[in-house]
Amino acid sequence: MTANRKAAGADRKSTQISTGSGRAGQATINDIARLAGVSKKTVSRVINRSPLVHEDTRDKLLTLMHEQGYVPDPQARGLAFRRSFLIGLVYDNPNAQYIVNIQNGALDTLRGSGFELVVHPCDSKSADFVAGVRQFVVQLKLHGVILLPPVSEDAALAAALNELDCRYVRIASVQLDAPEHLIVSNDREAAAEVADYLESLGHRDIGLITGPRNYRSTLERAEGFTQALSKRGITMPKQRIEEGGYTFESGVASAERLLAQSPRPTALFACNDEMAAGAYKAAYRLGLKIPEQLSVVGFDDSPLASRLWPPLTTVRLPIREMGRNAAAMLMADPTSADAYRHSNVSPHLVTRDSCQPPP
Amino acid sequence: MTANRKAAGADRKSTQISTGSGRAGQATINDIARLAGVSKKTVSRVINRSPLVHEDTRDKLLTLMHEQGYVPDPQARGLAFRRSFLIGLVYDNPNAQYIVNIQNGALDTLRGSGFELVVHPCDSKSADFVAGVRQFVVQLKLHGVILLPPVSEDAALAAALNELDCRYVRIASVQLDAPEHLIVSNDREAAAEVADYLESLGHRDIGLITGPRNYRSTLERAEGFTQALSKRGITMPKQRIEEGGYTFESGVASAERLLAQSPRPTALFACNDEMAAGAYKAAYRLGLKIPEQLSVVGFDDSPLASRLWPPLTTVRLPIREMGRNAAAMLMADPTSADAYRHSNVSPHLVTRDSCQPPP
DNA sequence: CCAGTTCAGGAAACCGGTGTCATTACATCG
DNA sequence: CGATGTAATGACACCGGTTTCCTGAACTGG
Repeated sequence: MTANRKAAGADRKSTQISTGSGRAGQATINDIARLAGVSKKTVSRVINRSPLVHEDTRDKLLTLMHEQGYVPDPQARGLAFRRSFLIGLVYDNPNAQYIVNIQNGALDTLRGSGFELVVHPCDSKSADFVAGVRQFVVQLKLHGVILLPPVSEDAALAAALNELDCRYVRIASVQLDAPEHLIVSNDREAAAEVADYLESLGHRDIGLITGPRNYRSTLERAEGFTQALSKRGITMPKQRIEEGGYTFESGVASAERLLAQSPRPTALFACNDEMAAGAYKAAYRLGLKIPEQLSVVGFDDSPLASRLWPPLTTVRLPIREMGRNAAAMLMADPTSADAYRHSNVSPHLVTRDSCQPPP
Repeated sequence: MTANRKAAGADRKSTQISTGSGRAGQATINDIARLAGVSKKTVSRVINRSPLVHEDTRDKLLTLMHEQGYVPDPQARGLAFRRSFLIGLVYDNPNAQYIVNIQNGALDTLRGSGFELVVHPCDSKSADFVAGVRQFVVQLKLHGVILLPPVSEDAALAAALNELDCRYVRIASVQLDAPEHLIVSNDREAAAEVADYLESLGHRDIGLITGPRNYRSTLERAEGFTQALSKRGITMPKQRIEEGGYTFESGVASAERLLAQSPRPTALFACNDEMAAGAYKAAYRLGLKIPEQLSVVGFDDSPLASRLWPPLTTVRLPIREMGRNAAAMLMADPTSADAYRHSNVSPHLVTRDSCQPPP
């Protein structure tokens, strides 16, 4: 079937292995070794940066490898190493922007390193979800995995990965693992910033729309917010807090319940932008003008935030940077301390036009 | 360094290879062969569904493999086959929703097949972009790649992939390759549907905001729209057409120019939802009410469409299905006719609240 | 001057699968 | 009945790297 393509002249040293024009004939370690007149082991040493190679030999080989466009085959290398050069990205997340930002960020770091990113969506509510990820890791002999919320918050999964001796980085809003396994965005602090901002505008009666309980971020955001308020002498009565689901529709429903109360809160803090957009809809329906009659703040700075009218004041998470850092942590020498130097990032408030002093 | 883990009793058949509890000791083809008392070649035949194995032998081996939780190592297999079990997803696209939908769709198909999806963002405007993708394909010995617009429309890239003998599927809005390489969404027809809809509401004077020239989709959408209108006796004057850039900001700018004209168009068709959102903003600024004073239609049915107020009438592309089909086409036997049975999908109009008869 | 070290490098086995070709046992045929 | 064919299987090399272990040569130091 496939054409005979045994490397032609074993006796006559040819200048170039492949025709260069494209066809499969990639040079192998054997070609390089033969061309250089050394054993393949020496080439292997150069590839793996072994110090036990004479400088001249190394230079000669590096030049030759470059000339021939030789790159070691990751599959062969992986087979011998009993691992692969793949990193998994495990997610179960409705937020496309988040996922793509993380993966682009991770690839910022990975580009040129010989490592690649394999994506693995999953359903963290299904019973065999841990088994599925485990299989993924074992089968592909992954170098490591990056976990996005909410799977990043799953203790059983982390335990399984530890047992498998698999490197992993959890992206989360709260400290729930050793720092070398963690990228934390300080959601609590950012939510406090929101509280301070609204209070400084003069709002004393604020409605809060939280996220679903299976996200740790929602607790961080909600607590950070209420605690900052109480520090400033404002307590949130129970009926001013609605549990949403991080979805647009839940935002509409929660906001409608909050805005139906009398007196009405003068401002709303939704724990993500989707729900803030829902609050916009509820306000429109009631004929309330934002920001004149109602101030709204979101969280995430999704593209949506600037598309809404009026543009939404929200909290920006440096997501792409988190992706970059996650990959960097997986690539770093785990014994070195700077493996987790970048594990902490800080979100900040982006002020747009959705807030004003209360009427 | 690593513990001695040579399979212990070669004479005494043990019931289980690994301790099962998790550690690396995955069974190999040799373990299976020894346990079954056959040669590894026979096991290999079973793995590859060779018909040259006795039914009894096959059953015995399949049972054993299942008992041992044995799954062939893709790296070893790939090495021997001179290829891999990876599929690349190449994109250069600002639309996160699109990317994630495609990748989730592709993985719907791939799940359980032993194939995995490797993502590869790139910059289609950079000079060495084709070289980059080429390297990606060659190095990973990809089974195939899925190309998203606008890279799917790059002729040089397709040529390179053909030369490399690499399977690929282009996701595009127009017929620009053999059907086994193509998923086409019939954007032209959908745009015509928009035109018919607006005309039927009574609009005779419509503004059009197109996308950037380096996307084929924009041509399809714009032409489909204007041609359908002219079929109904409406011609679009030049000044009613604005070239946007598929971005929110460009939508704002284009819509502002269109709405500054007098008489003002009674409706706007933006070639994607981002720009339609921009049109909303322009209308708000001018104090125009949607849909009472201005009707707006978008394209894509991005999450944004239903978050806007009023909810945006737009065109839904079955993106996840396209992802599923793309993967299916890469997996199908290329000689079989149904390799491209699913290559054609149809978008359809989603009517919401952003359109009304003109005032 | 010679044993002991260190430095460079090589031979062969190995990672876990596949290809090629040979072998065996039986059925079929002239 | 022997020649031939065919189904089922195995032996062995090979894919492109790595590991383990070994060999020489060039330095030490006594």
